[in-house]
Amino acid sequence: MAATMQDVAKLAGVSAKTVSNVVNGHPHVAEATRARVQAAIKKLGYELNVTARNLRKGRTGLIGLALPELKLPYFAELADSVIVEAEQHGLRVLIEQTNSDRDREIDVLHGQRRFMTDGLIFSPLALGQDDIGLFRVDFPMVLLGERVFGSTNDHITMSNVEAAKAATRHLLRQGRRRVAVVGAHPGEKIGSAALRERGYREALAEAGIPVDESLIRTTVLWHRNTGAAATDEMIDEGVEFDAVFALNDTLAMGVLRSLHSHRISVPTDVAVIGFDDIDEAAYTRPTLSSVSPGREQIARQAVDLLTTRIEEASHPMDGRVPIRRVYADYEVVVRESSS
Amino acid sequence: MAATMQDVAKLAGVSAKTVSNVVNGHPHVAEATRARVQAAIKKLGYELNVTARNLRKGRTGLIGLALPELKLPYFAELADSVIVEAEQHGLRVLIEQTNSDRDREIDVLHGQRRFMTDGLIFSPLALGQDDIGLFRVDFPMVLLGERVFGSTNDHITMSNVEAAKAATRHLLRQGRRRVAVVGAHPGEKIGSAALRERGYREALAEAGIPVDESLIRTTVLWHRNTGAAATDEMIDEGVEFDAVFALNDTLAMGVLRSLHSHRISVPTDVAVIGFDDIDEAAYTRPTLSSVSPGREQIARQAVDLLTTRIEEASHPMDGRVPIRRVYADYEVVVRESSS
DNA sequence: TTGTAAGCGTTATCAG
DNA sequence: CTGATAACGCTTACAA
Repeated sequence: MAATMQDVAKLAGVSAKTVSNVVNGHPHVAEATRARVQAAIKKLGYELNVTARNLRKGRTGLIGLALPELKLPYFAELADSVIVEAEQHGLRVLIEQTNSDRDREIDVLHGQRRFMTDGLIFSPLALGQDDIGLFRVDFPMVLLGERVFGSTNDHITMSNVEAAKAATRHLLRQGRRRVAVVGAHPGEKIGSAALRERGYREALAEAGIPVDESLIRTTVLWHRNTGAAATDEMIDEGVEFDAVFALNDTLAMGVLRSLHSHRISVPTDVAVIGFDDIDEAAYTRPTLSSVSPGREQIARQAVDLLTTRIEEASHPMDGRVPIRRVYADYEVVVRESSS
Repeated sequence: MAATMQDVAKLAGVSAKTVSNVVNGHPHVAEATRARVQAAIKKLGYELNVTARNLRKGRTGLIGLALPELKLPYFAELADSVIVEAEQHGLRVLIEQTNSDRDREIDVLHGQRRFMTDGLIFSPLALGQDDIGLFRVDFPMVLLGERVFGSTNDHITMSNVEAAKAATRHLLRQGRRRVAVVGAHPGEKIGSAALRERGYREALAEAGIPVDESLIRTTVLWHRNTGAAATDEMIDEGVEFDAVFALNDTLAMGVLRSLHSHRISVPTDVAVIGFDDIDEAAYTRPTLSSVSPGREQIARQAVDLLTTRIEEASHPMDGRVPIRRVYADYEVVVRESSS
């Protein structure tokens, strides 16, 4: 059996509390005592039992990160950023994959899974505005994205409308007039797809260009193959277009693929811009223009907000910090596909 | 304060043990008692404290997955597979990013971090054969990859030499004779780079083609930009080649990018094959041939082996299962870049 | 089938 | 600066 604090205490001739003080680097320990304890720790190969500490402290030092799918590049990069950021705060990250499944998202909020974590950063995809009641939870949580509004949680969103508008404006400035959208979710009121589409429509309105609904293509999932399929379909239908705004980069990869297989030149015949600015965007052929949503900033803010709530939860007497809503910065990154 | 089992027990007029039995779905509970307890649980909004259970049971239901960098597609996909597989076993996955940093890898093995997990799946990148002593740990661990041999751990490796040989043979069968390698780690004896390079050399020997060392290009990191840089350099030096074997797909993305920017046609002028068969490989332009290492199989085996060891650790009397070494299957996936 | 008592290993409290 | 004692909330013997 592994050595406990008691064992160390006995060997060093001190109490368990003193061992605890040494292990935790408390200031008020006499140098001689400290040395004696250290020696005993080494001799016994003692290692702190974190689980016991967790029980006693009522904290685990773990935060949950619930996202649709880790192998989608945007989420992999987001997870990376969150892990790095959490580390700055002495926290570790437990990733939950929801696969955009409604029941799994509900489980994340109300299942047993959350009990090993001090708080949750949640990027919902299946749950939406109609489920707003489900987001009332009594543990620290920060929401990411634009599936719900008016929830009683801290919330970080991209400036989707503005960013999409900027992307569309960029295409229009290149002289494009028939700009297709790939990845729309018709009927959705809020959510990334709806907001980005709105930005597109606003940019067109601003330029006095009427919206041609046949240019707005739906894909339920934002994957490479759905992006390719939607583009194939548009071409097969004989729809004319000179630019594509893909609602995310993964879709855009599929769009590029489809255009190439139809021998349509990018950007000569068709300009393409994506959204997310994943690492891969700089390595496609042609390299992909995209809207960078400030991923590190989102990760930093999310962890910051969450730690504030976690702190707050352990000092219940102090007044509550009001619900905060953060809009992350964005930037249009122009590469070969649109210039 | 949240309700405890005691509170529930009191309200239901039973003992804590009975509540525990109900919560854990034990068979021997009278239906009436169960109903009463359920009602009390609901009324109090009781939720099990997992930390307390962990302490008592000596297990957390968490396994660690230590890998270099989550945003590298191969590792994101591997993590995805491991999470899915672990779920089958009722386990959750705590991901550690080592950033291929030696100290961080040592910390994974010997730091405090591991204390919240029942076992570890570790894909080392900085530590190697010289550090084999460091891999002697007293907790359940499964190693992934080919950085160390002869360690006293269960170990899952790709059949790197054979797979690389198959990839090279494929290029040679296309009539290529000057096959470059991108991503070599000279001086390394084992490890993916060395083994894949060895497979390359064996395939050349088999075909009676002498090795031209100027075709073997080093990159310390296997990133897109290093792959592009190595290719740029090779071209700038005037080295002639008609095929590239990139030691992984991420490097291959960079290779494709570099070739394109030099107006070298793939596969007409130069054929390219990568390694890992990441999702992206089917969406590059041209689509990328690659060696598929059987990621799901690796994940499944890793979790299987680890759970066996974890079980074993809680029944210390039984004889130990001997160290196991698993070679995952591979498959050469031919796409546009080499046909 | 259910209850009792003990303890998992740590830290908080409050003396000394 | 250090020690004794009592929790944290649960499960596991063992007893009833």
